[in-house]
Amino acid sequence: MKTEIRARIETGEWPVNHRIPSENELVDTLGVSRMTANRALRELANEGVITRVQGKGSFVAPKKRSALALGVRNIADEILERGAVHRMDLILAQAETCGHELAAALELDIGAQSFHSVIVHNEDDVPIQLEDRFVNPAVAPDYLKQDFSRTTPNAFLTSIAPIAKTEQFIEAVLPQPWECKLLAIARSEPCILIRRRTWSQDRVVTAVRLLYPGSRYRLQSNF
Amino acid sequence: MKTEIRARIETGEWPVNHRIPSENELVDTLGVSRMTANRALRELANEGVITRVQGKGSFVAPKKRSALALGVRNIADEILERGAVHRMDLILAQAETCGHELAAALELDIGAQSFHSVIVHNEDDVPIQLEDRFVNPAVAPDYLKQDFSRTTPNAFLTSIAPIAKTEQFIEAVLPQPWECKLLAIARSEPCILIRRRTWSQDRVVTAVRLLYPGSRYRLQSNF
DNA sequence: AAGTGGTCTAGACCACTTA
DNA sequence: AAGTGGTCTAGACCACTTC
Repeated sequence: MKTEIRARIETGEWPVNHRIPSENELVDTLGVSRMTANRALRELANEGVITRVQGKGSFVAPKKRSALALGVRNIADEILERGAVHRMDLILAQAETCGHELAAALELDIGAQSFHSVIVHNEDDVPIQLEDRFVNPAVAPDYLKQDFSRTTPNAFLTSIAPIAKTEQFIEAVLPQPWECKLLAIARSEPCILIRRRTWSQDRVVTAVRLLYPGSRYRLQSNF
Repeated sequence: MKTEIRARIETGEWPVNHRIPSENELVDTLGVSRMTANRALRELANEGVITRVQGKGSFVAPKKRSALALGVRNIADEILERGAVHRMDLILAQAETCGHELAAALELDIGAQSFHSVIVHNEDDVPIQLEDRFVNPAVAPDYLKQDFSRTTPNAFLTSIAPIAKTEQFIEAVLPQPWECKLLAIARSEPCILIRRRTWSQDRVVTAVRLLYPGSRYRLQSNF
């Protein structure tokens, strides 16, 4: 119900400022009760997908501008722009069963399958990002078949599933022992940790932890 | 209804991890229907105020301390929005002579005067941000006369000089000994460091270092 | 078995907008 | 006056957790 409306908006079937069927119309056409239609539209409004005006109707909201310097960038592009050489070391790529936390992060059922990849990104042979990623198989069934020495997970995923929403947290943490090994840093070196989830058409595409050594990387945003 | 529950949580009447009355209990005690109680709890869960587990119950969630990574926000507003108490401790406020680096940062001449303030921002008496700020006297000649127990530097500066441009770097660092003391953290605790400069009408208004303990604060950006 | 949250239906009253 | 969203009640079935 809610996802059907969102799909119509993301596919462009209902363009910006298009008038969305009223709650009563949705009751008739979709065969749901008004409370259900109301809840769906109310939640879409809270997410900023639509705007609602009492007495007038509901309308597709203009897309939020996004991705300043802190947006979702491909680390490979970043490195190449600096004129350096980018190399990926594939540490792990396998299917795994969702535990409690992972299931919640990917919005899947506990016990469902997920794809797990761990990759170290090097800039001029210096480890600069540890990418620990879980992928929703329903969105990217061929994920594990990719050649991760050539295509970044980011590039592959954005090519098959346009990003509709991003949730991102930035923290400062101390690395775990195994992370220190992979990044070739000391245990006492503070790191930037970015935890990011991306959605496409109301499904979680991927949940990723990006770990950067504090001495080798910083985030920049100018506006 | 929703606000009553939120009030009980914010006043500490229901502490973290406290079990919240079930939907049916709220129906009886507050005299609302179950749909209303359900909606209130569902929305509080979406806001991260409570967590819900099917079959078990609803519980007060640990306080989130996160902020938008994009854009310059006033730490005081952030804290107040979370329903906490904001307090500033003024550590230092004086005029200083620009050295080489500072002159470059403020785009002033070496030997020119600048204003320097150091403030610890507390959320519910917990130090959460160390603000080490230099201000261009040409833009804010009255800066040192402000009452920094009432108005934040951010609020004062934005009121007299609208921000035209911002440059911002985000890093992970280990704190200096004197910073550890002011923030009441261990030397090994990684911190988020934001270095920010803002311009108004082509002049640098201020250059500021914002240091957040990694365990108490994270940046958030959704788009 | 009893209690919990997750979800839905059917019906109602209100405030607001448009005509 | 008719249609819109805003909100609420009352009742129901389901999946899950705990005892």
